[in-house]
Amino acid sequence: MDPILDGLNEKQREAVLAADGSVLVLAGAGSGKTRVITHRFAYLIREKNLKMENILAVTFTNKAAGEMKERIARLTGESTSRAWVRTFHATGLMIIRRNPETIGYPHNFVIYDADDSKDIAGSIMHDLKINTTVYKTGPIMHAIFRAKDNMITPGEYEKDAATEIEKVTASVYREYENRLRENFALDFNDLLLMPIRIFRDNPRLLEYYQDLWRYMMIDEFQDTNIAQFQFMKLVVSRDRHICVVGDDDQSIYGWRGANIENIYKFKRDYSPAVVPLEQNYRSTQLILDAANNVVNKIPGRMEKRLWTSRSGGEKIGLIETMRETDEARVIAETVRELSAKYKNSEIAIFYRTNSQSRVLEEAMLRANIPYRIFGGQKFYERKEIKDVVAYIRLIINPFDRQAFERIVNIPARGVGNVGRQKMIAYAKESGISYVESLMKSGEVSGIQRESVRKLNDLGQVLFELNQSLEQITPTNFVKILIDSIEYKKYIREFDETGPDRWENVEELVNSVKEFEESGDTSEKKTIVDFINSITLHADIDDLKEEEERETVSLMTIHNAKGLEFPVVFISGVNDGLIPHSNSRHSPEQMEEERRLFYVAVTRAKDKLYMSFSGSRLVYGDLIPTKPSVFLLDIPSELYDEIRTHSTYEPQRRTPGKGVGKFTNPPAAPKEEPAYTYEGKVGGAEKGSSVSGMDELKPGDRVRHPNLGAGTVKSVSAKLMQIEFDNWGLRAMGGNFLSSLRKIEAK
DNA sequence: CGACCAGGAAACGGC
DNA sequence: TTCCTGGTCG
Repeated sequence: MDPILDGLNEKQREAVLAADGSVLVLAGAGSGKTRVITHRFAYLIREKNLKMENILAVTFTNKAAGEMKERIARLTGESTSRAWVRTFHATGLMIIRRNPETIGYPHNFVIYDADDSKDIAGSIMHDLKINTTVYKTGPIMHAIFRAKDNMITPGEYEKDAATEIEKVTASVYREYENRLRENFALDFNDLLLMPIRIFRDNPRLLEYYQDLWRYMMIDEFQDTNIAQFQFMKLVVSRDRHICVVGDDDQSIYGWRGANIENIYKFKRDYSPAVVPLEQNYRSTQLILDAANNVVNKIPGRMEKRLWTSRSGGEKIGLIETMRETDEARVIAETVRELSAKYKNSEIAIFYRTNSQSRVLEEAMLRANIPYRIFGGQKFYERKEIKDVVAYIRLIINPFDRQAFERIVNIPARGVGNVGRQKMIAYAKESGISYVESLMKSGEVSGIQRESVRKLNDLGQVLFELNQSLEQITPTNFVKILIDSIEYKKYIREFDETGPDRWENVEELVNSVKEFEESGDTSEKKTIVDFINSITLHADIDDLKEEEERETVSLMTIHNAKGLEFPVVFISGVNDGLIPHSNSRHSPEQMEEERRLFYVAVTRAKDKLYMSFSGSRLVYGDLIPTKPSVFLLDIPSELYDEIRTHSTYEPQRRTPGKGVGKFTNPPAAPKEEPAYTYEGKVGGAEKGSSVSGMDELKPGDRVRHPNLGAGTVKSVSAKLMQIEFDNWGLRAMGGNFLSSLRKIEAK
């Protein structure tokens, strides 16, 4: 009896036994890759006589890391507290924290999240007098992040900048890097870039880590970026004991700088032993068939064919409605019906964009179904939380300009934009920290006497808290801070949301306490540790295996990566959402959309529902929409009876708001389907009418009054795909039939 | 300075 | 629909 090797299938065992050298595990969805990684980890410990810290295992989320550690502990019977099982970012942070002097940073550096970075960009653009109505901080930061993902320096970026926007971005990028350094701050990318620099500049340190990490494993390799590849390359350059696990079909983070090429490049450059895992332990065969049909349209992918011993399976439930509100309600009703068979926690509802969650949320509320939303407005992005966190940051690092700017007038101390800039200039000229500048605000011209008093007091408070950073427990630290700045009074009276906001602050204090008492309590934790932990925190990390409250999970498809649920609803399976309209003009992005849909489908274990709506509210306008083209790639026999719900009593609306109006009113249902098409191609309507889908087969020529002539490409029970001569491929539902005519072939 | 309002832009996904 | 910015006024 060998707990490490028994119970693995042949391929899984092969991956585990391939201990030395380079290994590429092509792990299809649900093929037990976590199992492979954890068992391989345990196997290496045992067979290679390694200690926990001798293997570096990189995961995609903190949640995955936690689960793996737990399973490794169970397998080996040893504590994993010293094991390096972490995300790339957390690994990088660890290296920097141990050696901050090598990059000229003090030990109390801070980490900025994407929001902070955007704030800095705004501040820089103000300083550089860049017109912020023409150039937006969002796209500029996006470009800078992509540059950093690809390890392009400001200098290189500037050199290649051709267009005006690129030149502007180059100047912001340069200043952005300066600003980070001035603030002793690092952004997410730096958590990878700095370790790379540290390793390159300090061969001894690299050697130290190569001695430490004799073996390396990387999960979700298809979603790594160039910097991460570089990091790996350095770490394994000596012994080349590297095992990467990935699935090119599940690469969905190209927009975040992930480079699907990495997995192909690894195969080329490292000549690894390739182990494909194709047996799926999650879904029914029917769900896999649907998934395979979606993804096998992508050219150049590594050919895989998922299979399972769970033959058959329930068909895919299709839900079609006229309105999003109906769609959400039918989903809620279906969830209710399912409660006889499934717990709420076994059910998930996915959507493409966060904005779709609101309607779903309202439907769940109305149906009295407990739910939990992941993502969206995140806890740590709330104003009240960011305020308190900014205070803590400024105390930790009194040179943090971003934090100072945020809190100097919260609560109001009579310092506006002008006074704020003066204080920053004063601090910079005198070479003192912002906390010191508070205490000397009397010397800054133009600050009101009353303000000076308040700022002096504030400086005193922050200074004293800084002195006691290491002494006070994190919980007491936060409590004292909130007390001394009278934040409760301020936030409760902020506006009508004040009381809720105060509750969030209390929640923050609770999570500090939880942090303090979690994990290894023998190690003394400080508030600095807490701040670092929340910066790398992902919403999905909070999803517990046994959520005490029995809640349905609502999340984006991106958030669903790596998860599984017995019942999955994919909502908003509409053209423009999935595939998203912003991807329409890029073949690469369209492929990523397809993979995203594939990821959604493969999350389901037993039962899958897909829903789409004939119209959607976009910025308050009711817009007619078509079903997603992806639906047509799934053979019709895999779909269950379609559930159409189009006539419902009008929703009660808040007075004065009115009911949404079609901006392009659809014609009467008889002539026009719920899905209307732009375009006006005339043409006589000759030919024979079509009354049922079964009258059409691929190759048939048809004519539509608006779209003209076209060729039928595929027909399923509910949907058909027609290639129009002038308008290209279109997907349409059954209610199109009445307007179609069968015509003679050309 | 800061409260308030109007007008315009916007939200694809997130460590 | 919601969010943000820029302008005005007390």
